[in-house]
Amino acid sequence: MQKEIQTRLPLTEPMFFVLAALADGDKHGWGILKDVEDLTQGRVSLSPGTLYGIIKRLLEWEWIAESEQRPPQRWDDRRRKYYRLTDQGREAAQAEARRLQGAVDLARGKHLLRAPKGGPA
Amino acid sequence: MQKEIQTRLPLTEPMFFVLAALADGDKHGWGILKDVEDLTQGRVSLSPGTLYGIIKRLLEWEWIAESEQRPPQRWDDRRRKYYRLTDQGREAAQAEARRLQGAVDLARGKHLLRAPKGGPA
DNA sequence: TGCAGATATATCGGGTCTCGATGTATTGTA
DNA sequence: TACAATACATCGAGACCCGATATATCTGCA
Repeated sequence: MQKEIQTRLPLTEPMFFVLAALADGDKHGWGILKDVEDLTQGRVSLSPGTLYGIIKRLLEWEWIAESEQRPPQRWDDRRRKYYRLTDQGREAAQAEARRLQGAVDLARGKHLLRAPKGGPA
Repeated sequence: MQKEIQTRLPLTEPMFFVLAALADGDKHGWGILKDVEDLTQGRVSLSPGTLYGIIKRLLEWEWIAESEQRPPQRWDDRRRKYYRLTDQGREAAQAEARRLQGAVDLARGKHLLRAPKGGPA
């Protein structure tokens, strides 16, 4: 199920946010959902169908993998499944981020967006 | 067919590029296609099915309108249909650009992207 | 003039993805 | 023990991209 990352781009918004949520640490499905909501101040709210569909696909693509690490029993919940970003997955997220940056630059060139805080070079 | 812009976001990549292509002047369908290719150094190449599907939808949403202005007869081609961005359409493109900017900022926070040229404030 | 290839618009069907609805099991709490 | 929240999972409807295909018009060239 491995394929060139480029052939999977552009990613959909939910897909990108799931990868971004996993970029700073392993999380379980429901935790990803909450993280994306927090990250976007509630603007992006994944429905369960979207979330678990994405997880399934990301596992097939080997962009994420099930994590064997679990929190101490006291705080664990056996229903949970934890996931971690693979190297492939991180590369994909970075590639998508660069693509998004390109689109933003283009928007600036077309005066659809104000100049960045730093000001013109 | 009018709806809140927010309910149409996020836009797909082809849709966004079509709006961006029209942001600096009226163009006809085929011209939009070529412009998007140039704009993206050939990375994004719309298929006809995508292009005309998008134009149809954008007309329904009133984000673009058929332009009555045509080039002088000498350079005209009666097959062509010219389009212009409506105020609604420009607002939508700007809103999408801001959304993209937000995703880029998020990616930076997760260290998926290097800091901008201007450097940290 | 006649022909070939490029330009230009349009539609169709297959495949992918989001999303809400629905279902089920487990955990925490009153 | 009830009840709500948490957590995972699947299904079908609808939206959209894309390649294939069709048709018409324009341009360059022999």
